[in-house]
Amino acid sequence: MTKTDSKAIQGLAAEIGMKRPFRFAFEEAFLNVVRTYSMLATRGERLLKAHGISGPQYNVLRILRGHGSPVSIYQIAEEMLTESPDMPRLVERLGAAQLVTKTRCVKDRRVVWVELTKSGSALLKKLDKPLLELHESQLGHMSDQDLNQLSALLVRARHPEI
Amino acid sequence: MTKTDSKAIQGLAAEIGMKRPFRFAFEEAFLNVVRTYSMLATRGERLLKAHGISGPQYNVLRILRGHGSPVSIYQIAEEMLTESPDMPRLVERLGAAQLVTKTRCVKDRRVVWVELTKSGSALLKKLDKPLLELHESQLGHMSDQDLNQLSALLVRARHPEI
DNA sequence: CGTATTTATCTGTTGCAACATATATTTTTG
DNA sequence: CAAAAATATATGTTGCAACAGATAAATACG
Repeated sequence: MTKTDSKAIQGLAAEIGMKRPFRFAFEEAFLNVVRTYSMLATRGERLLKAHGISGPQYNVLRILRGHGSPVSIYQIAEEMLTESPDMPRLVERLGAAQLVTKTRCVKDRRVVWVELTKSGSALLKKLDKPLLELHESQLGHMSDQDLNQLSALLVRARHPEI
Repeated sequence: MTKTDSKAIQGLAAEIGMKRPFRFAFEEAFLNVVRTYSMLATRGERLLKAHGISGPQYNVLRILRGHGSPVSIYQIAEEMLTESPDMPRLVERLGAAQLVTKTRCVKDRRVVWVELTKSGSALLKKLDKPLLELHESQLGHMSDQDLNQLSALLVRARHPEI
């Protein structure tokens, strides 16, 4: 048989040079998540790096801003978008860059309170617009209905119980 | 105002402790992609690491198996699911682990042909079932229809022109 | 009230990732 | 055919990520 497969190779399979379609829908969905993440995140990481911070570091700063008050290292680790087993050192580096301060809690001396500095807030503020514009340039071609549906499907993908 | 916001905090916003809903659907979709990627990929990476390889290294081995014949380092980099600017060293490490061989092309001496060894093929074969089972355990609770719709939306997210 | 357990953070080590830059070979161009 | 451009890979350096294990403080338990 020299004829090509009757089922056309398209979507992800075509992008990464696959020779045959996927056997299982969950395989294809998994790889689509990975590839989409990679394509969307790469440009954001570069934007952040141009301002001297990494993606996880930006995530920490966002968490601190969201709370508006000191947050423990442990709590920060809980709220991270991507889990990061090295939070003490991550916070340490943000401290060295003068973006956060660390204060040992007096009531429970195991705990360290982390707080944004003025320059940390200023950096976040400076990044807000370019990041929002980047995301819009990457996903703004889709309708809100499609985006909401995508979000809903991803939430369900993460939660087998729902 | 001490009353809580009328719009309930749910989905991703609740997972990462956000205090208010997202303003833009594309922001929420972006963060959902990141978080879903993180949750799905972490366990796969651990499974691979237990067998001595990283995610990108596994990706290279898969590409080589897909072709069934030698592939240049450049071509491998092209087909990677997540881009990786350090392909020569990545392949070098796979060579050190006896999973691939490198051969300098005689017709074009810039090119290096990379090929799976027997032990590379054997490792892939050993990983097939556990990885498929892992993916099924992570996404098997969704119907094929939902998974296909998720894939379709992710493909469109990556391709503004479509 | 002392011991065990849990909680929260810290430290040591290893290896990979990312970026820039360099080298070698082939192709293009005038 | 020589010089310039493009292509394919290699290397130097820096810093972060991941895992294991250690430490210190608070809580639970008999």
